[in-house]
Amino acid sequence: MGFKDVSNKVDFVALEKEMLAFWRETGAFDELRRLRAATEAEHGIFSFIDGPITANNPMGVHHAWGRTYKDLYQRYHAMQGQNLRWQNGFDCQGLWVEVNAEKELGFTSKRDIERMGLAEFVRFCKARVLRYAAVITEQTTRLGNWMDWNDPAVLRRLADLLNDDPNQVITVPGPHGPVTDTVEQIVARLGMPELGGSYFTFSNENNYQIWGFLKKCYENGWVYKGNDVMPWCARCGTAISQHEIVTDGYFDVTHDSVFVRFPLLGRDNEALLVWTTTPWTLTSNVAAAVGPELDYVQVRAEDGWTYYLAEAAMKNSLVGKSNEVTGRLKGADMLGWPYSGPFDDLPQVAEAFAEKGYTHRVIPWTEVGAEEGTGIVHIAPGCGAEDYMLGREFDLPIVAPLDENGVYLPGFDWLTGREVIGSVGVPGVAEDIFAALRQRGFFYRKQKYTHRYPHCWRCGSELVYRLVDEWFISMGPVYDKPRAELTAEEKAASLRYQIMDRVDQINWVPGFGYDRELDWLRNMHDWMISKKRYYGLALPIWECEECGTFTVVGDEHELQARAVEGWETFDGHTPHRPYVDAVKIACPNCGATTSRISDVGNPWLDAGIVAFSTLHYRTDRAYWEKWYPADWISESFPGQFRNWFYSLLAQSTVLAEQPPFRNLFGYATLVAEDGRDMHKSWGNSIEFNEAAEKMGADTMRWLYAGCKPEQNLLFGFGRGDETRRRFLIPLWNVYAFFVTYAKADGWTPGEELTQRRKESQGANEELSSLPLRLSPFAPLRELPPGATQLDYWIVARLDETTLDVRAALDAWDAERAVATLELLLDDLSNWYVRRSRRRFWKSEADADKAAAYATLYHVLVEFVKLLAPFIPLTAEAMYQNLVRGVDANAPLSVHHLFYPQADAAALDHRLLDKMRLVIDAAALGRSARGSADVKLRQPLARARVFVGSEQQRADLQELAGVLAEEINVKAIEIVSEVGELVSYKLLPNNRTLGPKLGPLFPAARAALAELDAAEAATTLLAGRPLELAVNGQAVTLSGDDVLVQTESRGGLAVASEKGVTVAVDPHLTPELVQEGYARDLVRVVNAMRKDAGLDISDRIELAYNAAGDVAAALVNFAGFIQAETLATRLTAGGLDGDGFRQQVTVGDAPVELALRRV
RNA sequence: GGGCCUGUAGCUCAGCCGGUUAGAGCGUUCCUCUGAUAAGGGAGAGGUCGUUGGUUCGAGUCCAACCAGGCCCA
Repeated sequence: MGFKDVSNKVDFVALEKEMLAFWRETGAFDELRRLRAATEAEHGIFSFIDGPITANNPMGVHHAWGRTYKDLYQRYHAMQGQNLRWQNGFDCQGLWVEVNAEKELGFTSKRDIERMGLAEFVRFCKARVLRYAAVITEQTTRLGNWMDWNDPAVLRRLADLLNDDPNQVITVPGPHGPVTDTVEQIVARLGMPELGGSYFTFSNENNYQIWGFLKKCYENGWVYKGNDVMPWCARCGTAISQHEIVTDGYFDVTHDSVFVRFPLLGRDNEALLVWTTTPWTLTSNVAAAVGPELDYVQVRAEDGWTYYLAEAAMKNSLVGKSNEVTGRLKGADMLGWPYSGPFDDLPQVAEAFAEKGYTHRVIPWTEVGAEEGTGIVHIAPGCGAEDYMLGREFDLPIVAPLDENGVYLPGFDWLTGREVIGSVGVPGVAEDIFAALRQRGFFYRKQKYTHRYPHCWRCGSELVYRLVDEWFISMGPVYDKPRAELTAEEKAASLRYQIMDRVDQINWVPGFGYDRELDWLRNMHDWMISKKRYYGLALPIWECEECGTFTVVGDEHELQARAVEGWETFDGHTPHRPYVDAVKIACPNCGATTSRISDVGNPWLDAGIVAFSTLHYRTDRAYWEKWYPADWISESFPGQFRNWFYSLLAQSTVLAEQPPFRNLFGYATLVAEDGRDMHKSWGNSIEFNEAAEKMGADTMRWLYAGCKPEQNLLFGFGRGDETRRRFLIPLWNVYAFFVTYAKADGWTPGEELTQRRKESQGANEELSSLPLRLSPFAPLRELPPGATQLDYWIVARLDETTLDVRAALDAWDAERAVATLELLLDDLSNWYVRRSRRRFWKSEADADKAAAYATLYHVLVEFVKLLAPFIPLTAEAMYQNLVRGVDANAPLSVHHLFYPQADAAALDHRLLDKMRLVIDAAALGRSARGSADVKLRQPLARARVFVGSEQQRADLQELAGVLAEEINVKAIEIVSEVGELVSYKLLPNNRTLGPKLGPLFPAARAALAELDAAEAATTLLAGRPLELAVNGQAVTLSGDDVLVQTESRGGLAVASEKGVTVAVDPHLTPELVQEGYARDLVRVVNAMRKDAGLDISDRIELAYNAAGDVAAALVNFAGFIQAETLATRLTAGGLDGDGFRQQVTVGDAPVELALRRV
């Protein structure tokens, strides 16, 4: 039993894979779950709900960012003894999945899906989800995460079986015994208690629970059927949300725009001149909008017509030379003018107008401008979003021409059955519309027009705007008064305000999340929950064709009870199309047989219900009450305020009248290292697998955990290299240093160290008998005899760091935790280990050495525990060697331990301040040497140091030896008068003098500059005021009014910062020069030893040929050189026989050196 | 179109209630340390603080307009 060798040339990626294999083989995660089930009684639970990741494609490096936070905080809380659910989640339904399934199947339109058959298509989508769930599970495992998820091999097998025959009956193992069911039902029960593993939003439980939510909304009267004009893709046969267009959909295209005349009724040859880029919408023209404040003109044109149009639009709109302005008017003057439309003969148009007793007329719209078109805007409420809004405002008729495939509906005469946009081999209607306009005398002219036009982000088709029926949940009114003044009735009538009250109860990190969510809730429209697609939540709405009544079904039992036909078809299937569509129920109003609406649900319903469905709300209310609300959730900010966060909040508010989570941690967007979005085509995209293989998971995690969450994260291999170099390599080096010497010395932690650990952690076998406690305070309160101030200091630094890291993680501030841990490593590596090196490599095994080992071991082990949630794989590797390598009874994994604690009251601040002062002074000393251009190996006679307080002078005096060694001077002189080291400079204190002097200020500043600085400084430092004559006025300046600054005196090597000033004396004597040469020689010889492949402890014979001061140094400092190079003999002249020889330069002189092992 | 945010070194970002000579990290150049270190330390170069105007003794900071980019809403 003992430490294993540690190479300082570590392959982190290979190491990570070893640890992953170790976890797999030992069942370390299952063991942790058992341990935490046992510690729950004492330490409670930490409830985390995993925001479901879409199981649609492999995960990306941006997911790894979020998943790092999730794993970090879960591990941190598990290390406090808390029990967790650990459940991973997959988002499984909706358009994203359909789109990718279509791509995989090579489909080009919605018709292809119908040809395949809905049942088979839905099954295909589910299988695809299972396959990518397997991929993402493997990737997240590689990232080092511990979660409760399914074996990827099982998921793949289920996918195969599902595609093979979903009705075959299989038996699979579950945590409480085998489960037998059809493949379709086994898949639908994944994540349930009897099967365990990840939750899947396509599960029966998830779908039926949403039914329950919708039922409650329905009972509250919030569900309604509405319509809207939506951007629509005719090829995909679906509405495209505004958001989808904004993200991906606008491209420049050139269309034939057209100028049309709308003849005014009751006037001869007078017409409105109107312009449109979408000629097909002219069939649905209802009104013409003008800007009421805009200037319009009446123009007699050369074609004989008299046109009305905006004055500013004349140049762009009219053709010909002899157009004559015959009148001027405001838009407001034209309101109400009736006109005839170009396609009033179409049956649909005639019918819609007749119903409302309406004729085309001019309406006002403040948005109308004259920059484009004619300043008179064609309004078709059935074909445009803004048109629709205006239509509602003015109660206009609606002429909706298109079906879901972009084909003209019946009632449009010669257009009926025509595709509006056209497709391969099928022309659109634009040319025919132009021809009809010409024939009817409405055509004025065409114009090519290039504009940004929305396209389908999936298939690239141009979108049309189409009037559609959709289903909504009402968000309730927005009241025009502060929230605090709302009455209970007003609140009860408005879901949005009820949700806002939940938002108040949540801790949002970063804080601006709170404002963003409230802003969204204030502005959001009713929630559109329907989508005209195939694979997704079957909306449980049955609508009566006879009387128009609709009803909502709350769960599967209610469905069965109310079914009047089709239950046999559905029985045994999941609530997906097409089977659920077979079930008919009786209309509660008229008794007619009704069918389910064909729409599927908005996928955010699926994700937002998980606070209920995964916590067994319907089946085990006690369990739900235990784990709800979640203590913490985390997701990327952009989008989620209106998506997952919103959906969780809305559903929780309705179902439980509680916030679904207590703390929300959000983070920004991951972009490439060049600051741009990652795009495959831009060549700046990095796939997760590639990153993990090249960079290593822990490097990624440390990078992620350390970045500012509210800012976009720049991710790439450069940042990865930097992260590894800054933290992981130095950490490993300290560890390798310790192990190397501990092995060489045969040192192992003493009984009292392992015993203390056992007491604090509770080793596995003691679980049943010993009460577990968190690790005790100040475990190294009693350092071994022989411990030095340095040992006490690094332990104090460890404790200080422990306190700070805990505080940071408790506030969800991983960034600060990382920064704190990096500072500890810096102090450990660049001060403690560097200053302690000789204690480890000296040959005598005394108390000093034992103390050094005990201290460094303790700090390393605790450090590893602190790091475990951040870099779980590297920490595990170090733990296995440092702890389990010497104690077979230690807990299996570092992740089974408790997180370190420290006692804030016991922290030795005096010691910490003292050492920090020396560290800072040493840095200044090195800086001062650098400015005098004297290298560190050259000893200097003395350094003088000024510090402000008595305490600091005493501290420095005490540690003067350390400082002298660090900056390689023979003596440290502590001075109480900074003037000995520097010269003074006087600056006005603008803050006090500005307000006091006002305009006199510049002159006073000039006068101050004229004074003798040293003399004035002396006066001020003595507490006396300065008298100045400024522009004939006497001005008195007190000590507060003048800033006395110091500058290094010319020629002196001085550096100064934060009240500490260090000056080194650069003067060299021959003795100092020789000693410098001696140190050069030691350095050179030791380098030769390394090159010659000698062991650290090998003794050598050393011979030289040198002259002058170098030769003198070899004689005068022979003892020093021999001791430092382990040379038993040092002789002038050559070395007989074989030896390792080298010609080097010391000072300016050539030296020949030869050495040989003895 | 409305609202909000951002613009500071080659890159990523700090910069308080307006106040001294605008900082840090990375990169870069030079120097240096090193028998744990593929690390570390020091110094230098690098800035019209988006533009223009204003307020003020004094503006990166406050005000106005504009330019560029982003986000949210329409």
